[in-house]
Amino acid sequence: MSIGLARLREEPDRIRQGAIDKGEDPTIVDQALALEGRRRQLLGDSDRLKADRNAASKKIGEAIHEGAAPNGPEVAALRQVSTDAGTQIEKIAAELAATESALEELLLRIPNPADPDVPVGDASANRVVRTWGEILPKDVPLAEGGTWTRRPHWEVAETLHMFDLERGAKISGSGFPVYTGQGSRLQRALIDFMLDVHTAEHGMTEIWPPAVVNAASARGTGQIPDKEDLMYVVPRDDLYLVPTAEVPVTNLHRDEIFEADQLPIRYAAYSPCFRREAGAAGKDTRGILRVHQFDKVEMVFFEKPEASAEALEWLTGRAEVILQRLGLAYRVLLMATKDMGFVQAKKYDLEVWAPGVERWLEVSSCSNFRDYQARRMAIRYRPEAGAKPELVHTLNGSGVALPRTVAAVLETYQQPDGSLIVPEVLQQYMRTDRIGR
RNA sequence: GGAGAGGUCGCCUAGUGGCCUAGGGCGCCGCACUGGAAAUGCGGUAUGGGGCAACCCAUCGAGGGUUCAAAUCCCUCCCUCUCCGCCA
Repeated sequence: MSIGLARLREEPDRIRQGAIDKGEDPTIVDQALALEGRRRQLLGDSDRLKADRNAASKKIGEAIHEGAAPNGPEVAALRQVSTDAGTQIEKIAAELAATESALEELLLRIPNPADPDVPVGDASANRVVRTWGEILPKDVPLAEGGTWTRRPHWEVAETLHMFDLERGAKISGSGFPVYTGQGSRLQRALIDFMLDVHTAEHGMTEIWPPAVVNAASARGTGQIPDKEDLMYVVPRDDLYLVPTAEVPVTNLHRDEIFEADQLPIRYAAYSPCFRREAGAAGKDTRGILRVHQFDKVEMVFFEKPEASAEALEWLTGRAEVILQRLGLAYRVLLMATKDMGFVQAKKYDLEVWAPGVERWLEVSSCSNFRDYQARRMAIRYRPEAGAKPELVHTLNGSGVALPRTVAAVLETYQQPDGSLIVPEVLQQYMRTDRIGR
């Protein structure tokens, strides 16, 4: 994932400012420009020498064809020219390779500049753009006197036998929840419900991707080398457990060129997600707010550049539809430059309200990468028939992640009598309107 | 896992060291012919990089090697197909 060389040359100021806004080192931009100049110089020298060598070799062929002795003086002289050029090419090639890898290294450290409408600053500059639904209180005064206190999701789940964290730890490790009974069914119901809405109502194409990807795919979406610590790796087979369906689904079209009329391409994909959560030890250890394996429906879009800004708004709205239908209160945050990530141009986070733990829980992150991700994967399209290919814009967003949604459902729909009302849209999938009692 | 066959331009295919600067067919685009179309003819039809440009460089699954010169020869790997074994 990196900034394009053409753009680097054309608008270095914008890229420099983008780096500053994201809290990255802007001097890298100038170092990269210098190396790029050197690269082009070396490439020119090298290409000229290669042209000489090719011409000499060709002449040898022609001379022999016309009857010259293959070991005669004429051929020997030409052979010398070719050999000499080859020697010089190798010398340049060494410096060129070093220059290119140094340049590549620098480019990887230049962030994707944020869109102009993104607030500049750290997390404190994040903007709540809208809030939906009723923010339920933890403590509810009862008509008959006294107070009912909403319990955290792990207590609700324990009473209703919906998941079993202890046994999950026994068979796999902590952070690998076992869903049981109606808890298991709720997983299926949520996945089914979300995919049904995204395909039947939102027109997306459903994808059921592999749960492991090869190194090329992990590299394509930038999981390696940057985030290798976050992934489960299968070294024997050089495979990686997917941390999100974004990885396999975006890579579907790696090294492909679309015709303009094929875009946009919009996918909805269910996959299990595996995350080592290295460095997160001690955070959210109770319940299922932070786990190593979870399930998620992800939306992945390939768009024409001019359509991507609007597509992000629509994408975010499609994730909101899921939360609205589930009747969960949520808010939408527009992430500020230093809090949005290195590769995103604009990002919204969706957070649901969990009244039992009295917290906003992130269940979706919707991003426009513009051409930054497409560049590394060489995903392009032809604006018009016969035109030169241009990079597409890629976007993705959760629609939505299950565990925290489950937590919010349990905490929102729990009843004073200990039972759980099933959200209306899930009743047909759950085949019941109530769990417990 | 074992044995064999194969991976060339959007698709099919030719090509076993040097006019391959990769040929032909199909498809597609343009032009001509036509009242319009079909058929036919002519031309064009990959990607990346460099150059004001003419043009040059790289890429024949990937990576190495041999050679003045590699689609072609050698090595390693990947993938596809067929058969056998195993298997939900």
